[in-house]
Amino acid sequence: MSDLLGGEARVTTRRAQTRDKLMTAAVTVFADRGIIGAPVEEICEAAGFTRGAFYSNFPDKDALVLELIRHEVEIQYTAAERAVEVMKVAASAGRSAEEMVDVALRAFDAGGRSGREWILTQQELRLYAAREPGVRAQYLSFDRECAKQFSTLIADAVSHAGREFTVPFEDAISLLRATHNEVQMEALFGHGEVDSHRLRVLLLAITRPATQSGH
Amino acid sequence: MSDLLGGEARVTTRRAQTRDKLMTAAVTVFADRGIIGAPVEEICEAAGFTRGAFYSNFPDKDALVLELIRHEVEIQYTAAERAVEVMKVAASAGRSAEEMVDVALRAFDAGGRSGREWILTQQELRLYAAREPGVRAQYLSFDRECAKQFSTLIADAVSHAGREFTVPFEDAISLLRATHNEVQMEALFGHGEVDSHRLRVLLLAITRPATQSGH
DNA sequence: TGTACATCAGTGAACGCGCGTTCACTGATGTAC
DNA sequence: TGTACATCAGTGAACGCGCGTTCACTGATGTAC
Repeated sequence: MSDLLGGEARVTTRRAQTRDKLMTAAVTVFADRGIIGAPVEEICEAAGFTRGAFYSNFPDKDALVLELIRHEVEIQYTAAERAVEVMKVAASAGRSAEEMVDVALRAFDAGGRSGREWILTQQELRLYAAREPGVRAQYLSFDRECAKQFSTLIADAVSHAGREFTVPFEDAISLLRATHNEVQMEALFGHGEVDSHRLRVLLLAITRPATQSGH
Repeated sequence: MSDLLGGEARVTTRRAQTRDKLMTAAVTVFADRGIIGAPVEEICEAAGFTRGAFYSNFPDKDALVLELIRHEVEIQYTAAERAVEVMKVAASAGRSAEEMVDVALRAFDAGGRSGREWILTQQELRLYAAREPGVRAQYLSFDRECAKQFSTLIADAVSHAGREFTVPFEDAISLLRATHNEVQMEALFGHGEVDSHRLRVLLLAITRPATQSGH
């Protein structure tokens, strides 16, 4: 109970928890003040630490941003997986195409980060990456990963719903991503929740009932 | 030549020019460093002034941001007007629907601000407005104005192209705005220019040839 | 099991710089007579 | 038209604060014997 699991693991666990708290707090502060405008001290305070703890865990502020991006990939990944599962259940329950799409998107948003804080922070990260060359590469790989997850999710949803795209797949994904993004931004300025209405309209507009045989 | 036009006008002109230079410079610096991260000094330097000039023209940094948003409305407005005109010319020259849409969108982007700097700054402004309550109202009215212009432009383009929407107009506009935005963002990360391919795909997907009689 | 030592995570004071904002001033532009 | 004065736009030095980063230290956790 000492060396293998005890020793290293226990310490590692503490560190990991601290890092986690700092990252979670960072999201809140980033959303509130912007990445550049977010003081390290405020992040630490929100996480219940002092600044020293921050620099004991991250070489500098940029490193935290990078880590945050990396971390986000995992969350989106599991969210997409869950959404696919939920949708398959809906499919075997004989739901309609609209319902399935709705269920899948809802699960995706619920599993991922669809709160105001996360929408803001994701937009912040995107702009930050567009500006800082050092963060750009990391962000792009994050972005590609998300796109891949999203593609899989949508492709599965559409085929399980017995429909097919009327536009090239790549375009379809881009349009859906664009709309997903817009809907999130609208939620920021409106008072309400993320609403999947527009996504449904779009999906129905760019798909049709599949030709039965699969060719 | 002294009092009416001379006196006041000449002074006013100088001030206006200074403000204009500062605002133009601000866009560059905002794009490079972010709104919060942009030092007033750098803006002044880029405009060829010292910091005192800035505070002689704006009460503070936020005032510049507000003014920038206000200013942007005019530019988008004239860009939309020009795009409509260009498109009408194309229409009377008997162009195809695709060509007309293409021409109109191209004119819109050319007249507005489609360079990397402006795309970045517009995104910055949006996030800044989402965060700062004092800027929010101003931004929303800007946004509504843009949306209105954009709506008019698209409605005209579609009807002149002899097509009609297959989805509710409001949804159509939202989808187009979303896609326009996404295309701009893709241009930021890709190496290339803003490409209207996706917008054309979308437009064709959500419109059909109009019923002749107009009912 | 107990004591002495080593390591490690987080503390908090201190440093120093960058930046927003102020202000007394200067040179240019305009006005009165 | 010329001279004396007034106003106005922009200058640049100075102030002071907020924040990123460092570092000597402390208390907690783990290790050796």
